[in-house]
Amino acid sequence: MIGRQFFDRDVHEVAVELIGAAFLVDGVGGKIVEVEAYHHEDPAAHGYRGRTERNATMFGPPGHAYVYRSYGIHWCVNFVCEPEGVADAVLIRALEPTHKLSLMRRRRGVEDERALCSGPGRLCQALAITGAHDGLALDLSFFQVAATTEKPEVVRGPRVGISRATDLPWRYGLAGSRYLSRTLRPA
DNA sequence: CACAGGATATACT
DNA sequence: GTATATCCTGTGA
Repeated sequence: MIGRQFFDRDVHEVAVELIGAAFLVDGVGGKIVEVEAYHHEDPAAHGYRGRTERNATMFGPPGHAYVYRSYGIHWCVNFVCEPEGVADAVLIRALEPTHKLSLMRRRRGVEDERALCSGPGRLCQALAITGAHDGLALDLSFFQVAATTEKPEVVRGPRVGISRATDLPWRYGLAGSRYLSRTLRPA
């Protein structure tokens, strides 16, 4: 179990170390295989133009979950990082399912293991993450984030689904994983 | 395999 | 009104 101090660092450092870490909500989840870093000076980041009602959590203390609605349909979850007050966060994009697969299949309505958590909206549905979790601390017993002992090989490339700052290679993935939301080509 | 289109909350023009 | 840190389904190459 990693504590709050894990997130008291630069978003890119945290992003790399999250690859291979376990992420469970109420005992359901898996191994993190894909994330994206969002920095406050980055035009594609929600916090870039200042605080709003929706992104207020990003401006709060590190080690908390920022959950927002995407395209009016899906939920997406971020981990807020240091420094506090500037809105730096890591978007969790994909997991390799390891815990309670049957429950995730029921929630997602699909059988294919690779479709359970391969995408930010998908993994929130599989782990039952909603706006109710926005602002919650990641060291509560409800959320479980545990770092790996091994040192996984991390690939870095351009981010997905944005039109601004597309040249920044701030998407991080576990090399060779079958559970990425889409193939990750090194930038 | 590669698209196009729909669902629809929130923020910006 | 238009765009978006998405996903699913349908069509066609």
